[in-house]
This record gives sequence, C-alpha cells and structure tokens, in this order.
Amino acid sequence: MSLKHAILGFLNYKSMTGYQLKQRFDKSVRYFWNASLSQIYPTLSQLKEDGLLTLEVKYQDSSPNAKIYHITDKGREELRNWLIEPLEPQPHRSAFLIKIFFGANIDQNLIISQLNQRLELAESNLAKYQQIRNEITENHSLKNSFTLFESLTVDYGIKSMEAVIAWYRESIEKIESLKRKEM
Amino acid sequence: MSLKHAILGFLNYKSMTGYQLKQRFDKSVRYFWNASLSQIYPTLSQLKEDGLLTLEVKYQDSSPNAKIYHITDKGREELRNWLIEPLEPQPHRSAFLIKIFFGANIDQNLIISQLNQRLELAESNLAKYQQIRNEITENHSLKNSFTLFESLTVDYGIKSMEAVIAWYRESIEKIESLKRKEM
DNA sequence: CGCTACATGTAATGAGTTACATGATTTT
DNA sequence: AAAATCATGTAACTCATTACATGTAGCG
Repeated sequence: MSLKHAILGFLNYKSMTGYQLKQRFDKSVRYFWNASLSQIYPTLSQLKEDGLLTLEVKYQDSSPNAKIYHITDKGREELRNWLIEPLEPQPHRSAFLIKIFFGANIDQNLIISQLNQRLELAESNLAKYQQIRNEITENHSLKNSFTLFESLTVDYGIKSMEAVIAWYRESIEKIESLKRKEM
Repeated sequence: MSLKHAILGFLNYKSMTGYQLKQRFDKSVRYFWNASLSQIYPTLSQLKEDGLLTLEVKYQDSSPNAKIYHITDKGREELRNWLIEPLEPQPHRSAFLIKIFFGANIDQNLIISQLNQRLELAESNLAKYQQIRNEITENHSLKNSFTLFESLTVDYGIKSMEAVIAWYRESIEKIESLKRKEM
C-alpha cells in the first residue's frame, strides 16, 4: 500500500497529526494521490501497531486532543526499503476509454461533447500545473534535490496533460471528419 | 462500475460465455481495462439478476457446460444510458510518482535506475501500440465507425506513451545534472 | 446564526486481486 | 508426462469511498 509509504514519507520530514497530514497531501501530491481522513486515521493506527510510528497525545483546551505521530527507526527503514525496491508497474484503468471504445453505439455528437468537456478540464488542469511549476521555480533553485523531485512530479502532470489535450483535439477532428463522410 | 458496462458493450455485439468475454477483453481493451475471470463470473450473475442479461446453458460432452449470456432490451438501454451520460473524471493514483516525490531520501542512482526500467517498459509498450495501430489501419478503413473508435483508444496509448517516454528521459537528465553539480 | 477550521473516528459498501477448488481434452 | 485450453466458480483479503457521528472555537 502506497498510502502507508506516503504517510511515512511526510512524517519523515516532520511529525504531525492525521489532520495536518491530510493538508499536506492536498497541498502537494493531491494530483496523483488523494487521501481521505477516513482512510488516513485507520492507517495511522495500523502503522503505530506495526511499530513504524509512535504516538504523542497533545491535550488541548480549545480543540480536541491532537494525536501527533512520529516516525520510528523501523518506519524510516520501511520507507527506505520501499523507495529503493522497484515497483511493479500498475495497470491503469480508464472508464472513459471504455466509453470511447464503444462509442459507435451512440450518436457521434454525444461523444464529441464528452470529449470537449474533458478537453476543457484538461486545459484548466494544465494551467494549474503550470502555475505550480512557476511557483516552484520562483521560490527555490532546482539545485536543491527536494525541490527537483517535487518539480519532476509536476512536470509529469504537465507533459501528460499536453499529450491528452492533443489527443482530445485530434479525436474530435477525426470524428467530425467521419460525420462529414457519412452525410 | 465500468466492468458491467464493458461486458454489456461486448455482449451487445455478440452473445458469449464468461470465458470468451475474458478473451475479448484481453484482445482489445486490456491496455486500459483488465478483467479477471473471478471478477467476470460474479458480475455476469449479477447482471442476470438485474435483468440486463439472460442465460442460455449449452450442455457439452467434451468440456463443462457453457453458460452463454445474451443482452436484454433492458441491458441495451442501460449500456446506452451509460454511454450517453458524461462520466465523472476519475482521479488517477500513481504510486510511482509518490516514489519520485520522496526521491530525495535515497541515492539518486537508485532513482535513475528505476526511471530507466520504466523507460524501457514504456518503449516496448509504445512499439506494441504502434503495431496494433498498423494492423487496424491495414485491415480496415477508418470510415467504419467501429474501427475509428477502437483506433482512437490505441492512439491514446501511443500519445501517452510518447509523453511519458519524454518525461523519463528529461527526468533522468535533470537528476544526472544535479549529481554533477553536487560533486 | 451559520460556516469554516480544527480534530477525531466507525460502519457499510464497492471494486478488485489472489488463492483455492474442480475436471476433461488437446497439444507439446 | 506436462502444459495449455476450455469452463466454471468461491472465499479471503485489500484498498478506497461514502455516510454517519461528535464537539469546540472563531469569524462574519
């Protein structure tokens, strides 16, 4: 499970609560790994039981007690081993491509409009990624290895968005051109 | 669930058994939707219970009885509705990008070698997709809408492989160049 | 007075993988 | 003799989502 290792990765930089972890996820890796609080909390308990984390309870008047998790040596080793060992490539599932595959069954205009919707979404995502990219480049030099690796993940987003945008455009054109021939 | 609709999509073309469905999946959509027999069989039962399929049992001497499933009118309607209605964009998870994100924690050569592994894999996938693409173009004219939509899914594979290949190459170079600066 | 932020969880359900279980026929 | 093909499934487990449940403090 990668959630475990992502949590270990963040806690390796800084001890924090589940709530804060969620915020870290949302601020950095959300575009390729989303995690909900209802998944983070049980995972933290489990990591603690496995001896990869320790728990420090901070009693607070103002808000509920905060559970601050710290990574242990065993946790750091687990993280390191996971990072070192090559990962089996995961097959990726795309329900959208299933729809395209069976696209001949419905009116082509309905497919085109769905492609257009996705195209707009991809364009707005691309703009977001480019903005994040600019912020990284402005604030840090890429000589810092932490920054370099973070920027690589953003570059991945940019490159893949550019590729799908081109695909959406070409696909729409091809379907339009088929329509013309069928008339 | 898209598996249901993919099954309906195939059965809409031709009635068949779960085993044959698996073969169809493997021959066409495997690159963006894999399905195992242990998932196909219960899903077929469920689709039958929901009245989207009917079952015809073919008794055979040579091999176990074959259960041939046929799509019903209700099934065709369900397929059509699913194809027509826009799909919520699914967030994609990449454990590999999590590794890259935390890449600063380990020796950079270990990251580079993992990137190289993936690069080789992506190149061989690209070659496969291009071959499939050539076969489609040779055997059918793209004026046929069934063929067009199938070819679009292959084009998606080609375009996204080309994009990640470029990303792998650039990432490796950037890490190499960081190494040089750090020496 | 309601919304957001802080802070924690549980329970039910869905979707998918892996392991287990059976058995005949055909090809290597 | 072993492996692949045809043909069916069940059970256990993992991972993730959605709904449910609780409560304070501060801001507009």
